[in-house]
Amino acid sequence: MDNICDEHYWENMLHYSEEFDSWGLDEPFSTYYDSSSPDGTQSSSPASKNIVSERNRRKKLNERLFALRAVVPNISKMDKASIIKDAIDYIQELHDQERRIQSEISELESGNVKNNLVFDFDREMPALTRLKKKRVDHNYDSGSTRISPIEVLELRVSYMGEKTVVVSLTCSKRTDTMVKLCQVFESLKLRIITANITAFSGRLLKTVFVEADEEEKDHLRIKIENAIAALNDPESPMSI
Amino acid sequence: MDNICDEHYWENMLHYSEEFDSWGLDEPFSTYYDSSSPDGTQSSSPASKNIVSERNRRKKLNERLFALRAVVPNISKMDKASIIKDAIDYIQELHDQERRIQSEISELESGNVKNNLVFDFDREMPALTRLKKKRVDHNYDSGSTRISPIEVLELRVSYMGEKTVVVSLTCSKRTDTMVKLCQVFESLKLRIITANITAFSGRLLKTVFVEADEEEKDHLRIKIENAIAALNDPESPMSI
DNA sequence: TCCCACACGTGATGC
DNA sequence: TGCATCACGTGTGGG
Repeated sequence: MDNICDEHYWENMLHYSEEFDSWGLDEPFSTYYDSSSPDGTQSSSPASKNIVSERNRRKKLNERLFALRAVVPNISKMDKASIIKDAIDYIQELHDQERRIQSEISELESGNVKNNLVFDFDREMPALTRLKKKRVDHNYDSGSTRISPIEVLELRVSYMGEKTVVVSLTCSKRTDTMVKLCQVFESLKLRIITANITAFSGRLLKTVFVEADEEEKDHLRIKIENAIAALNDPESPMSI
Repeated sequence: MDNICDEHYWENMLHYSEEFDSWGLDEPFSTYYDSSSPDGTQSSSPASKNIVSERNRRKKLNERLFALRAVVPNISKMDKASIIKDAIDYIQELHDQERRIQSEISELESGNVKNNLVFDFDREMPALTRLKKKRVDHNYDSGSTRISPIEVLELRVSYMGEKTVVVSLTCSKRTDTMVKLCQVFESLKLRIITANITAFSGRLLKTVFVEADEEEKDHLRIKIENAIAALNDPESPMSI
């Protein structure tokens, strides 16, 4: 009967959006178990002192694991092992991407900086494409506005406390992308505290502070994803 | 007496340099425990079946953790929690690096395509983000780019509680101003919770949430002012 | 029914 | 000595 939580553990731990890092070497008490047993016996027990210590250790490890899951995109399974595995794959993927882009940079700045003013866009694309899956639509527009769906590069939905959920969305800066993003978030009828869009180095970064509880976090994320998908696909059954 | 290994565990696990990946969903037996107890009783035990299963699960998790440690450089402590934490930091570091390199690519790209005068957002970005040395070749730009120092219109540094200091900075939107602002805040090595830049009607508004105590507020303000001044003045004793 | 993934308490080991 | 980390066996709940 003392084995409550169990599965609620992960749901309860959803409060940790980012890692606070405040407890790297600080006091081992953030929301942690105090050294008081629920039966009244304080930490005077020689053996029960270890219990709470072990409990805190487990909790710490789970928090770390959850924080790791937070920084890795495209996490499907919530398995502990799967989380670590996805993190490994993601790091290697970033390594490859970095190497590729680095070589491309050196090629660009050494070779054809001066010569071809008509920039060959195709030569840069292999590095800029987000590798991975997701059919890469090749309708990049060179001047003329064409169908340019929202290409989401990253979507983070995290709870910051104080009934505030922060939505951080990064996508490629294409024609009308900013307008579409506004449409998406308007359609969701959220309690927006403040919103913001930043254009930076070919990307659009939208940050929205939404008034919501932590339980709505995942649901909100799915709603956003669906809204974007619906807007990208003109054939989908829009509900709005 | 059944608790052999323990510390030798990690040394024994050093055999895993890369990840095998062969057992993603395959048979749960690679070098794993078979379902035969050392005392002769096979897996017929109803409860002892769970024991070996749990053993394999733990072993798998440890292997994953070790593989994660393998792809992350600069691992000091072998702690399970520390390994995960280092991995998190490393991923975030890679994220920053990727963003920096991306902006550099767009810089090289914008050096070649400048004939199209699309929306003015594009013009904000032709920037250099030095990653090491390498002063960028001169701006053979179309005259509009000049030395344009950061013109600060307003700087507010206020404490919000919860160890959070909010920096709100408004300045004129000039060429490279956004990049310079990023450089300023990067050079300060702050514990940035979230940052944001908005371009609006000829102005740039940057909001940064910094993890800091209330006492550091004034000092932080001075640091920001100095960093901006140093970046505006090419004659200053610049480090980096 | 079993299987899977988990949290828990416990004893051991090292600093 | 206490304090940290760890592997282990066990019970539990969901699929």
